[in-house]
Amino acid sequence: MGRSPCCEQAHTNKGAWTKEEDQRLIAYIKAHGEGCWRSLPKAAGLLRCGKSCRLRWINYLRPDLKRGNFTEEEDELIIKFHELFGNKWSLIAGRLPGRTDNEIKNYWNTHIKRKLLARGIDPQTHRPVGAAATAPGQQQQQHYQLEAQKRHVAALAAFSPGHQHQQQQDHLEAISDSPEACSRSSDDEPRSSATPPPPEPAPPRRHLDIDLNLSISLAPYQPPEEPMEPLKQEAAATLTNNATAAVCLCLNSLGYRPGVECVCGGAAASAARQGQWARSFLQAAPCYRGQ
DNA sequence: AACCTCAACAACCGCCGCTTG
DNA sequence: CCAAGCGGCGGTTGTTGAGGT
Repeated sequence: MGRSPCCEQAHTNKGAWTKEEDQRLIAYIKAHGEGCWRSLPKAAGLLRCGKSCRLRWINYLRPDLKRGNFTEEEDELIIKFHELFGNKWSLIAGRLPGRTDNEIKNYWNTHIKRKLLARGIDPQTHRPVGAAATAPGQQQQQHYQLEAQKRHVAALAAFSPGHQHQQQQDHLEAISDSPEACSRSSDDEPRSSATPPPPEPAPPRRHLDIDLNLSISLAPYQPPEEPMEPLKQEAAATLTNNATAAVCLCLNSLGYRPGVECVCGGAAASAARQGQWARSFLQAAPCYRGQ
């Protein structure tokens, strides 16, 4: 359906922002706060469209942006989160304080993709490259993709209760239960909830927490020549070792708000220093949301 | 010094979901 | 209930600067 452009294209600047424009935007938001992007440009005396202002603020001018190089820890986090969420850059950015979705997206495309390929890992499936060479391999690849989709949907469901992710989960469970149905599964996770659920009755549901815990452990890098452990084994191992670890992803370890203690207590910070922080990032969200 | 290539990243575009009248 | 508006998101493009020839 046709929609009018968000702003008068003829009367707006495009391209790089000038210092003066930045100052105007910063001053306005400092005085009035964020929001109402459509009317902001006019009110702030800017010849920009609201979207452009929002983007500039969120990606560049916001005071809590970290900027600077990504650390190794952040690299590994991004990889893990991408394995979980797929190209949901905003979700990933939401768990990396001080980083924006645009920044992470760019970093993924320019650095991490290459890094994973160098490791022999497909950046999309997070599985060894070339696993689909043979027919059995193809089946294996489909299995990997399906598992990745399940983790993805489970994670989305965990973060967005109330949406129809449960239906998608049920759908994926149904698919995985019938091998011949594997070939029917689409490559892409549906973006909207328009995909109808399968007519067959839903199989027993898997507990979300189990699935999530499995997927988010920072497993040591495995060289490509060693076949990846099946997800369930990795999950079982993670659960055995860390079943009781409710570690907050307290981001002090990432340099975020240095010296500020997380609401979840000191145990989180010490665990973070020991490299366990990524296991329970779910608990971390409240620690920096709404900064 | 001039030119070319490529990486990095800022910004734009178009679509989608939610909200509102 | 429906259509329009708005904010937000992800994909893509454009620009710039560094490094190589």
